[in-house]
Amino acid sequence: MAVTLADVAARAGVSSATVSRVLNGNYPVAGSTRERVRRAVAELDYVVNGQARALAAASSDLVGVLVNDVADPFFGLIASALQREIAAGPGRLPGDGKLAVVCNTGGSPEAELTYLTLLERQRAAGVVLTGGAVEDRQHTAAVTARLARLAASGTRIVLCGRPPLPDAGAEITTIAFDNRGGARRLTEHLLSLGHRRIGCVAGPLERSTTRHRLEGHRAALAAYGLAPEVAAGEEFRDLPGRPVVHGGYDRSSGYDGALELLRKDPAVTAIVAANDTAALGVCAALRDRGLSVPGDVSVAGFDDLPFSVDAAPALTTVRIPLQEAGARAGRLVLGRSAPPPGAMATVATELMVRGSTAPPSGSAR
Amino acid sequence: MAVTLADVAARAGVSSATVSRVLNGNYPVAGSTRERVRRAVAELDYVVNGQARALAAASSDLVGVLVNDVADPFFGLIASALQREIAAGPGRLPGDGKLAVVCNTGGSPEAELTYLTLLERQRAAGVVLTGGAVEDRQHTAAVTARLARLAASGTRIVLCGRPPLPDAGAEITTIAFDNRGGARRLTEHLLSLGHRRIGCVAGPLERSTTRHRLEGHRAALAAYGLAPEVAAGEEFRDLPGRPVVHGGYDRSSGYDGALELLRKDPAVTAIVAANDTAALGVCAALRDRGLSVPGDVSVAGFDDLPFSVDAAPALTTVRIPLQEAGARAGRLVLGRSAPPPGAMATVATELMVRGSTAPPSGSAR
DNA sequence: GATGCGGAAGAAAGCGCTTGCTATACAGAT
DNA sequence: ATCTGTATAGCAAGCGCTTTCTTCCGCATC
Repeated sequence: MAVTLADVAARAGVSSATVSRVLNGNYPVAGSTRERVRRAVAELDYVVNGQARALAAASSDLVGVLVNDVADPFFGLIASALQREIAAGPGRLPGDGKLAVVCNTGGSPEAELTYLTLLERQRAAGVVLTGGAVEDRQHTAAVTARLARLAASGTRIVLCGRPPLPDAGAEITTIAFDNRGGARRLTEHLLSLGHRRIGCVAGPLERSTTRHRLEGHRAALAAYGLAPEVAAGEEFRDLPGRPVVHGGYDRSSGYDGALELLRKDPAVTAIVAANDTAALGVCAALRDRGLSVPGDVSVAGFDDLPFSVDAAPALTTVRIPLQEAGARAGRLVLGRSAPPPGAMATVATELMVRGSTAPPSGSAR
Repeated sequence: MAVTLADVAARAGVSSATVSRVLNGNYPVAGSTRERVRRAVAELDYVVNGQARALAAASSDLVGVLVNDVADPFFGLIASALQREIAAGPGRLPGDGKLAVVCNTGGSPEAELTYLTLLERQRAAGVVLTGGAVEDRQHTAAVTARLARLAASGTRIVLCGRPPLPDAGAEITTIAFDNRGGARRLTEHLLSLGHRRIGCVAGPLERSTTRHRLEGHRAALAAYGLAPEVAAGEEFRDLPGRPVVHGGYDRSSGYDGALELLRKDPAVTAIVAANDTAALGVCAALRDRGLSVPGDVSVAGFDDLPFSVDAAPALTTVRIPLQEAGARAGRLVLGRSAPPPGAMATVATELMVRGSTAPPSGSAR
């Protein structure tokens, strides 16, 4: 049915080996022959069979991208930039370049492992894991083992927005986000405005991103002498006046979390949310409670997602250069750019002060 | 290096054919043999080579998804639901199920064709084209031809959010969005509020989505006797008091478009934007001009993207069930659900009235 | 005019799997 | 005791490409 190399070869009056060589351009072929083959390819509308090629050459045109949910702008931005980067061939020739296989894990460890198997099955050229890692000893070990295997078989691995995996060998490159630093500067900003009762609607438990942002938050508080310094790894103390609740990175978690926070401490003057999406939920909850932002309560997000600047009021947040990170991950996963020293780069985050934060009102409520 | 079927066969003391049969479960194998093979697979951590399988079985685990930009929530929502749907195997068994290859075309016809070639190369099991089509005779013909070829070679094709391709044979299923109806109801809503000077920051020219939304808009105006009925296919008349400008689906296009609109007719009392993202830009521009929404100018979006409800003020818009559509496209592209009659379904859109639209203020500005 | 050499093309052996066909074995039927 | 039928398992031929090794040809070299 389909046109094969042999058909093209017959038409051009050469062997299939020669056609293959013309197509790949990795072996000298006389100019006239090349022309003849080219013409035959065009006339027959020949399209190579990628699977056959991959099998024979032990190569692959696929790069896997694991995300929590590609509909979440955080991941969408990374995935989009990554896809664009790898699609552009080395010589910017269209038709070279790899295809991105996007996998929604929903944050589930099992799904993560399942997709890694599926990508191993496809003998993917590379795999990029994005977003925070689930911090579970067993799961981390399982993922590390799978990644080590993949790496050993030639698949390039890049972690984007998650902490490095020390036990997996040096083959794994990491692009980490400075969540801790960003969170710290964010909370410092609130403290410097005069806030002291700062609530926290944090992300899911056992997530590296959650932990890092919380650590930054705590460090800022500690620097102001507001909370005892707690040894690393220890549970964050849920202090009166600085309550912490956990939820997801979605709007409704923010909404529910804000209500719970208000129950724990009705006098909070500021709330830092898990991310911008959750922050929108926080704002909505406050509005529904008749509290104004930032008049009664200041609210801060994280990530600086595109919609944040248009929220009401515009969200104070921490910007992460997600697209740059995604593009860089793409270059790294193809080996198109050299890995950073130590196989790990940390991308800086930037505090974006906007309308949703202001000094606390001195008045009682 | 890698473990192959033959290795497993040797370990289990059977032929590779038997191993293949156990793995695929499509041929009777004695229970004891099956057990032995299963054990060997587990002990060797065997993962089948998808490319070899695909080549031999003339099958594929890949489904292509063409989007403008997966970072755009409109496409992200569709792609996400689609991916989730196809990843779940027929028997909900993980490990069955297909992988989604996401391709950002950026709305470029050439990119669209390039990706179709790449997907043909991979012998994709299916391809889903999402979002409005570029309405160019030549390009439509080229795409139609390519899709017909793909369909002929067994690749299932689904169009999601774009008009059907009549000349491509019946193999192509279409899920169309009722953009026209939605736009019409939206403009009717504005008219019924009393608006008569309604500006339009429309999407890109030559895009089916843009055309349909504009047609709905125009139909509503015509029904109010506000614009002459214009024959289909004719250019939309840019009437004084009802100016139309074109741009992209992004925020800055909305911003610039709004400014241009105000230049054309400083007295507009309402603006309908190309979509919600552009609407945010429109609101920002109005704000920067010192105009309040909806006090001075009402603004409406389209799509009901997740952030729209949290905008300031909440956007009146037209809801498209993007996730449902994406999931349905996933089912259709795998042949898991039967195509609708006529190979075409239109999904209804719903007017969402929120705070960004209100009756025009009687006062002069 | 025999020899050697480099450039260009072909023959053919896989890559790792699926699957049609064949072979074997044992049960029941004749 | 022979024949037929029904399970299982194996053989081997591909699937469409890449790539090594060989062959072939023309030309400069001695």
